[in-house]
Amino acid sequence: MIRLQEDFYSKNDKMYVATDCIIFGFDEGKLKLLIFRRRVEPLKNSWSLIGSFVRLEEDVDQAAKRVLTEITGLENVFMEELRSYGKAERDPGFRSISIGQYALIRLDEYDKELVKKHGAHWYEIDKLPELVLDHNQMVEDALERLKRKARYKPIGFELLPEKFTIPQLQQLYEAIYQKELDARNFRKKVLSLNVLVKLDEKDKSTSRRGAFLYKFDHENYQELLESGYDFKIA
Amino acid sequence: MIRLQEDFYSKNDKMYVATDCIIFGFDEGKLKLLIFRRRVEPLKNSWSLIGSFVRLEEDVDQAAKRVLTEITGLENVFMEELRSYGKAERDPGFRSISIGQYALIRLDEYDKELVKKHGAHWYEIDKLPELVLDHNQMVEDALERLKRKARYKPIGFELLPEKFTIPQLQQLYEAIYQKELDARNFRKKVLSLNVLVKLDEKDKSTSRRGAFLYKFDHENYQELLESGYDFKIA
DNA sequence: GCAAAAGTGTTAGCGCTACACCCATGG
DNA sequence: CCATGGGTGTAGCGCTAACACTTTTGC
Repeated sequence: MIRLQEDFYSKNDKMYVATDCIIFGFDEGKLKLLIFRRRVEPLKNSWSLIGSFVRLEEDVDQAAKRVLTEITGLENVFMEELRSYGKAERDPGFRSISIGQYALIRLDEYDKELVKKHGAHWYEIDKLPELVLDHNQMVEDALERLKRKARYKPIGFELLPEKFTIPQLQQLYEAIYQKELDARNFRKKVLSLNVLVKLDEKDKSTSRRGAFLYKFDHENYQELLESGYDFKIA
Repeated sequence: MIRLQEDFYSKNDKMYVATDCIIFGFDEGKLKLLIFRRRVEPLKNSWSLIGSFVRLEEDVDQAAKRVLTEITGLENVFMEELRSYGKAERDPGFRSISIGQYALIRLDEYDKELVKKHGAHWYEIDKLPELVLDHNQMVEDALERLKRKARYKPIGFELLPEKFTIPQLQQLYEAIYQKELDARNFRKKVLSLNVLVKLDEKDKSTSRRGAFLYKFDHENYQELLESGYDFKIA
């Protein structure tokens, strides 16, 4: 881009702007988080979220996407800003602020080799180790946001494979809300929303009988939105 | 604070971090916004939100509070982070990101002289002029947030005087939601929450009969929260 | 034939919405 | 006495939550 020649603001302070990704996944009925060992001083080798400094020529959300792609090989992932972390003393290296971004990824799609190469690991959300700086706070905030948001927006589906069963979906919501749900009421509710398409296929991996697979119907969801929102799960 | 001697991150880019305040008020049955004429180049004299660069030694939210106090004379105002604005090309002066913060203030409390001295003006929310940079977007986002949040948290009360009448409260919610509400249902709902204290005083400024004044009951609200949240207005 | 998960309906209670009239008072 | 805004009750509907049994099938 073209910059004005003079830096009008030069009497003010500059600092580093970082972005950190809170990456959620869902596997074995558990919510999981992708963290890794920090590769730079200070606090080298401590557990940390995955992040990067924002470069002068890139948007903040571009920076977050760049990092996510580097580590998982995925593009077009659901990612949304959580909030900023701007305490003056948050980083012992030098004054920096970080924009937390949370991402939801499908555990059957990411590049496992790439993740391993970066020293990243999946941890169950309630068994996380201590993370550097304010990263545990970021995780806590992200989890709270996920809980609230999953209730009114169909973001939960971002954590499931394209095809999923109703019991899987219920397990996911139970993991997010951290409470058990009634199977009959849950099924009734999600089906009544009219945003699931039943497929002619069954998943037999968890029972002899097998459970029908469904897909999320993006078109019907758009229609639902346009006719005055009403989405709500559990 | 004590900084490490070496700047570990020095191969990365630094930039300006600003914070901009979206300041709401409520008067004459209308939602209003406090804006002013920008005093620095570039875009000097254009309409703008009130903001500041964040200094190396201050927290981002401290910076926002500093600005708010400078302009209104108020402390302890409700203020909350909206989100960050981090597009690479958002500021023609130099690369900067801004953290938007929205604030709710009582129009009977702020320092009118101070506001005038800073060249600030109250505008009705739906009659705003064009603002610099991405500030119109910030206002739009803040209004959306206010609409959503006022429904589940008692933040609306931050816009009213300490003592207010039910019809005033209703007017406020009508201004926020931009739709009319039924007076009987509204009264029933807010009183059923058990977070209002009826006073032995009437406000006679808007009718011959006068309307009873109420206060928000912070203690009862805390109890309500602790016994499993349930707050919801309209 | 049995174990284990998938799938299916009904009822009661609660909260929301819609709706029309009397009350108090100052002028 | 009248104009103006303040204040009150009820009935119907839809959503939610609670709850138990039958179906399928691989072993």
